[in-house]
Amino acid sequence: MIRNDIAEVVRQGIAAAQESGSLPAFEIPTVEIGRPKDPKHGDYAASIAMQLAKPARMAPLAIAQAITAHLPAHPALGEAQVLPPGFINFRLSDAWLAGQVAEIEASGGQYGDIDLGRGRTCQVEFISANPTGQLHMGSARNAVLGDSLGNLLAAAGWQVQREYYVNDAGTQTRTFAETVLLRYKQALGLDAPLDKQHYQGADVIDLAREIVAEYGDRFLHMPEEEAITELREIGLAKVLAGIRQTVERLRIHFDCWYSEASLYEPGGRFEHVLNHLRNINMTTHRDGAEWLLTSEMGSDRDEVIVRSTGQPGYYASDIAYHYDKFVLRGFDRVIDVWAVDHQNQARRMPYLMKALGLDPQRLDILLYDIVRLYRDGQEVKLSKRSGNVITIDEVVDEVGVDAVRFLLLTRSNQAVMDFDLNLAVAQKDENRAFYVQYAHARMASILRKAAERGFPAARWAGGNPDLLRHPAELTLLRKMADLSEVIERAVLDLAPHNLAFYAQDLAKLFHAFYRDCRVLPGREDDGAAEDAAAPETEVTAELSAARLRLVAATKSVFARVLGLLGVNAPESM
RNA sequence: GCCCCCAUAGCGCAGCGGAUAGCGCGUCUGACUUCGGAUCAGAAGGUCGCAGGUUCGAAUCCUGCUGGGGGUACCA
Repeated sequence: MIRNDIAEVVRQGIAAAQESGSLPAFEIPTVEIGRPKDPKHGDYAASIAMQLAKPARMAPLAIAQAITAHLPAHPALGEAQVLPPGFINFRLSDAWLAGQVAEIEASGGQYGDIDLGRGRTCQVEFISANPTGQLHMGSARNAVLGDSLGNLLAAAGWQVQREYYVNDAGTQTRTFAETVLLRYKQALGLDAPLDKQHYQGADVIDLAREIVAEYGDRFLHMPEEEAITELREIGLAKVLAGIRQTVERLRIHFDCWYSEASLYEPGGRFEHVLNHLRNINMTTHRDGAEWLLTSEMGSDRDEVIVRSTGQPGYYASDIAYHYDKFVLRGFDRVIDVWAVDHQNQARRMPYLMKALGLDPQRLDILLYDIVRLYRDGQEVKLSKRSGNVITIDEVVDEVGVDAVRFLLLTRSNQAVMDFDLNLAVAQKDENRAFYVQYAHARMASILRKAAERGFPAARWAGGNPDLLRHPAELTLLRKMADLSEVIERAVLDLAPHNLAFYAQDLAKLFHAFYRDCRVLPGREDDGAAEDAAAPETEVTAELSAARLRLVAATKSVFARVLGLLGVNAPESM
């Protein structure tokens, strides 16, 4: 990453200045390189001179000048500029920027990739919604965040595994199974009213009808408990199949669907972990329950691991599941994607990790805020149990996968997201995804047109990128050179939205290039105005070839960025 | 009560302790005989919730306050 190069150049400059006596001796702090907002200030800036004023006991401006006089040369950089109150500004050289065209071509579609992960494994666990109903819009944000984060981690050198944790244990599935049985009876014409706690949604009615069609009335002729047990399996499997379809529609692929219930099988992971914790004296008995001694790990309280009823406590699954992830499966790192209503649970996870003898740093929780749905200005409250649900499928039917994915990535994780289901409003926002895709389609169109006019890739592939010196060309190249920094930011902050905003910026710069720089030779030049500020109307064959290479390179960067977002990069629209 | 998050242009939102705080929508004015007008250019629009503090420098960090959202069980 060029920014790291610059930091090193500055560090060497300081050291050299110290050696020559221009700067006094002091320990050189980490050199931070920033990005000036004003292009007049160059591409990168070091503010180190201001920070050194105190240790060096010199005026910042004098320090900056001393450093600058001793900077080693770097092929990507022009001459550094010192500006008050003490900034050292760097500008990327035009030649280096033009050289990025070849870099992009040579990257094999991986331009911007970095190596933070260094091949280590990282599991991203996301969605993990209860399999007691279709995926609704509340899970959509989770789905898109987790998947895009997975893409970004892979681009950052991590070996990524995507996992869906199927919550098929506990009271929710029991309630669900009871609901299935009641609806099943109703489907067979019996009077079987639902209680308040049961799932009121119509999807269970359909489910029950399916079961009647497949299995007939056999569940009426067995003890109720037995029927519930069987219907639980059948119902969960059917719901899960539907969830898998929705997930596929969102273009998400899970490497593993992990069953919570499997933790509790006899001799399973839960027993294993519980025994382990007992052996290391991390549990104690109190008030008839068995507690995990997280207070000894710095928590303000212990957590129940086995309730006085003998049932596993709330955190039992988390304990066994994360033990499985880190110890048994050996992931170097795990990221759980959770909605903000799990914040308390998230805060307790580090203590669970410590109790398990694991480094809490290996676990990150990506907490994101809720999606609030509106229709005609009124908030629509979602609740699976009340049956008031807006499914992902419904919304995808209306606005499409690309718009849904893109839109959900245009907010920072902590921001509450208002999603208006009114089609007119949705289309306005949907436009943001189209805007970026349009840029890609336009590039594809230019390349097609070039071939149609007898200028196929074979004829421009040898074009000379050094001819790219127009400000619009260089600005576009500058932005593309930023990609690795954007990926780094997104990965370090677990914040994929950075990439969505980057995509829009890049699209804007491409459109500006398109406006200012003619790529293909005009059909004919009938002597248009020679206003220097006006867009070019004529272009030489050599320049055209260079620009076609730039367009093709830009197109591949767009495809990369859209791919990381999980959005299609269309050849035409 | 205690804890977490949020507050930036009319609306929706970006903004990594740096230089003149940005983007989209909306509003107003412009741009198609030539590569896709689903586009582009320009204009108007701001006490960055309030008050202190730290710093050479604060929308950004700290404290307090106001307003909004969420969390605080042997439940999931």
